[in-house]
Amino acid sequence: MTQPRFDELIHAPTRLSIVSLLTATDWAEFKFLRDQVGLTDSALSKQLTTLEEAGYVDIRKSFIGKRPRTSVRLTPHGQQAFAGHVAALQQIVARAGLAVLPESAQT
Amino acid sequence: MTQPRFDELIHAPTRLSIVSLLTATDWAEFKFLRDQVGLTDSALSKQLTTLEEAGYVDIRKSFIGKRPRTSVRLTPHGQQAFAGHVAALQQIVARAGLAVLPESAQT
DNA sequence: GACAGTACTTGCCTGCCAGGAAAGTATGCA
DNA sequence: TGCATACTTTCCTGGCAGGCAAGTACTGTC
Repeated sequence: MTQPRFDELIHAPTRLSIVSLLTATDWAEFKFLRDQVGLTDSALSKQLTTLEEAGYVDIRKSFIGKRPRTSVRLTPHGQQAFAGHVAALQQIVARAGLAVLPESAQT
Repeated sequence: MTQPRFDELIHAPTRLSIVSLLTATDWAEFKFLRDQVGLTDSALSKQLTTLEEAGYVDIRKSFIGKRPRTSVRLTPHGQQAFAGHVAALQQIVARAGLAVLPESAQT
């Protein structure tokens, strides 16, 4: 079972979407990620470096024919961190959940 | 039903914890919040102002005897925003969920 | 009346971090 | 040689968060 652990690195909106995309795609390509999260090349490159330094992703540089291609996937460590973060969020929601009934919850 | 809507204002860690506390407490006192989220008075005051300006909280200043006391609660709008944000997070997790099996998900 | 305390609020400053633009790197192709 | 692809790195800017300290308003004490 994954213990809840709020992960600031993953929590940041752009990285959250990157990581959640990666959990669903195994190896994902640079351009695919860039288009999905709507970042420039440079911004995505930096975020991936950040994630790599945290040990959350593997970055694979391969060649398709003669052109370089960068692919990314979560490491097991990254998967755990994501799962832990999700668990932390669920805990927050659970703690709050009692009152989350928008239209009807007025006192 | 609450439509998913990622809310950057609520997403920020400190405000997320403030808002989630508020969903569970109706009126909450300043000091209670301050201690729960571990902020200084000034930092909390500013966050509450931010939330108030967004229309997410009501701030009530009452007097207990002769001493002022500030209490806060979510507005319906704030409740909706929180619920919408939670729904957005759930969507992200659902999209990702397929592969969130840390130890066993290696290809 | 002066001073201290409570309960915040506001102003000032600092530090971090994100993202864009642009230049750099490496390689291939015309 | 020059242009294109596929990123990476550098530089810069802007925003935002939080701490500290001063301000405000009122009370309580001596």
